[in-house]
Amino acid sequence: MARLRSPEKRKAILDAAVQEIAREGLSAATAKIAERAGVATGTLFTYFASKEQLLNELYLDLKSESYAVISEGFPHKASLERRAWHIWQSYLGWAIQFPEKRRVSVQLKVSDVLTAETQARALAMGSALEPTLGELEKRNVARGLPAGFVSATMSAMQDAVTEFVAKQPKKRAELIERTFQAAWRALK
Amino acid sequence: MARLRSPEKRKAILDAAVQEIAREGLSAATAKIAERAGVATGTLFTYFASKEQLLNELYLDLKSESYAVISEGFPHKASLERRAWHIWQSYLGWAIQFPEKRRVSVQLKVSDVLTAETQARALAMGSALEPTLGELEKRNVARGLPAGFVSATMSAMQDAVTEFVAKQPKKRAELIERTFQAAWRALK
Amino acid sequence: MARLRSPEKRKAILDAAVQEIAREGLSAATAKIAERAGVATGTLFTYFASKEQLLNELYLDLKSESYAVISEGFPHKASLERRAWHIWQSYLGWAIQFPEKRRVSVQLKVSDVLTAETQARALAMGSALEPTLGELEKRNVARGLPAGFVSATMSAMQDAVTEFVAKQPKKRAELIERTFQAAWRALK
Amino acid sequence: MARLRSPEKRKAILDAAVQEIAREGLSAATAKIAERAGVATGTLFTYFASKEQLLNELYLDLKSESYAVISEGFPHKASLERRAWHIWQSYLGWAIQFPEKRRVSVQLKVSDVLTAETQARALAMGSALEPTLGELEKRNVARGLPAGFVSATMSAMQDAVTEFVAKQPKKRAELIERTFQAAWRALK
DNA sequence: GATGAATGAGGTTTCATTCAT
DNA sequence: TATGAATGAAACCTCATTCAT
Repeated sequence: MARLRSPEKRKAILDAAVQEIAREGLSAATAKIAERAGVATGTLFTYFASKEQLLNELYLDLKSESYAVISEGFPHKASLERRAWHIWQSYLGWAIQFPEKRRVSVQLKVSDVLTAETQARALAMGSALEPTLGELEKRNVARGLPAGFVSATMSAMQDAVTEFVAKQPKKRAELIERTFQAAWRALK
Repeated sequence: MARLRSPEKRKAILDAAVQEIAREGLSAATAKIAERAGVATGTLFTYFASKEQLLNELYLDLKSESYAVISEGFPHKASLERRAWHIWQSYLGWAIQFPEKRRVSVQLKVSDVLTAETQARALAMGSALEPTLGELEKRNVARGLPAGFVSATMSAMQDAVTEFVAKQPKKRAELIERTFQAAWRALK
Repeated sequence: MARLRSPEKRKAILDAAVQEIAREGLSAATAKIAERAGVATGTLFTYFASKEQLLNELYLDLKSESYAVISEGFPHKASLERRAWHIWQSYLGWAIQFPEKRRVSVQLKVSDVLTAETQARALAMGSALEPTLGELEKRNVARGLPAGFVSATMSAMQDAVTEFVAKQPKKRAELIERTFQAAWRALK
Repeated sequence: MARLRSPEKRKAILDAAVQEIAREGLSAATAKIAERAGVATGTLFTYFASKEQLLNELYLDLKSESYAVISEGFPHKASLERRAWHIWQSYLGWAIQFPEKRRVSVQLKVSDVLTAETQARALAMGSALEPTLGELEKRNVARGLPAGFVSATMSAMQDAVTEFVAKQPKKRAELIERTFQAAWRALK
């Protein structure tokens, strides 16, 4: 597998995978993904050695994308609460804008196709947020909560929020704010 | 009279399904499930019309089991906090004792095999907890949080907790308690 | 398999087989036939040793029934044409009244489930018509047509007629008569 | 470019289907058909979306083939009797030369796998014979016989003839001729 | 005799992956 | 590199038949 000619094709395949998996679940057929991406079945395997690999790379891509959104305009010097709020609100913005992406991301996380390496790399991607999360963690560790619990809880609550915003899109802004307050009460 | 359909066999199939799905994901083969349950491939289909139905009934069974655990010894007349604590601690007890069951339950919930009816019935099962959750909801609705958000959040946080307890079983009791305090801060 | 208690049950199974095969083809499931007959799956096999046997007996029953209809009121002493006409008209009456029976009979004949013995016995049943058909055959054999061709042709033409009457039930009487005239021209 | 779907392989599958169905009936296994055709089980499904479709296309192919035989050297300008004779004799030639093909064709026709569209298309294929059959029909319609009865009768009689020629191959030529005379008497 | 759950071989179809073109 | 036909293991499910009750 030499350097790939066309990053566009790779992107097209990953995008198609999201759509197809959102529709059909993780058992979506590679042939259908390829078709939706506008490439031949065989071509998919020149970009990804196997379906498993495709799924792993897809997960990293989705994580990377959501982290990129959070990183954009991140107020590194603001107060802890302001920074936490930024994370909360920008992640939810992404999750609400691309419901299929979030849904597929969750499905992949819960499934058993993600290798240990993939999980480690996904974790590492969050390093930009580390100072913020680190500070929060520290306070909570002091309270007897385990390291990592903050992210896990935020993430879990965000999933819940996303579900609700999908049902009441008009209350979007309000929901994001009120739920942040709840999360903040829990973790600050 | 011929042999009667035995509840034991049904149970054996559901148990086998949990194990097999925990190991292989939702694409676990019906033949393997049957084998593990000690019945013939065809027998599985006299108890469940299709794999999809097996999965739906499995989900309801798991939900039913976890609700039964919560209901046991529920302190109907205690304070709201005491009641919330009972739910928190008894559910986590179940989730930690049967990690595969919880894992499979989550996988099913996130997947797309659950019919609308199954989801509705699962929801209805929680009615015993209603007074407690209802009280909590009311307070939170007043704050602009949507109805159902309490359960969703608790459930999401519990998933996070379970993950951590699995990694540090010795801190089990402490983790359950501290995380409850966090959840309580968020939702009371 | 001792003497069977209930000829009614046997009849019910055969009737159910006709309906089910008319609907589903020869691959109709024995379980469905039993269900439609109002007996248990196992019971079917106390009346017929195997599905193949059920099918063979069904064929003989259908033949027997249609021959019985023809034999009723057969004008043994009438002219050859009158006798041929009786056969033509009474058989078509049955075929039109019970389209499923005729259809299933045809399907069985064309299939490969009928044993040599069954075919021989079906042929033997027609013995009552022998004098009439024999006379017709004789004339035709003299013309270089093979023995048996008369029955085969009549039967083939009757199948065609039945099809057409089904589509134009109002012209029933006229069609039966005109087609007899055509058949008679061919074979007299 | 990848390999192109080869008409030879399609043909091989259809041929194999004829042999296998002649032997086993319509329940012949697709796997066996594929094996006999010298392709993998899966390959069959790249040429035919389902067994049902295979069966429908097979029927059309068989009809097409027999019509092609009839069309070859058709004496468009000869007398009605000469043209009818051509149809009679060339069809029977084909049916006798390929008994399995005829047998399978009949089984398909009687079965319930043929879609309405397939039946319509099969009918449309006979359009080349229309002038001839049309003339015959006209005469018979005048006599009160329904349109389409001529073809149906000829077809039904031909099936009977084929059966007899199979048993007495030596009398082939004579049987074909004598039976034509009988048919002609009936329909002219 | 009647019942219907149990059996497991066998059916059709899907699908990740390969490879000739 | 791109293509998509070819592959065949493996999936889900059916069903004739058996047999405990």
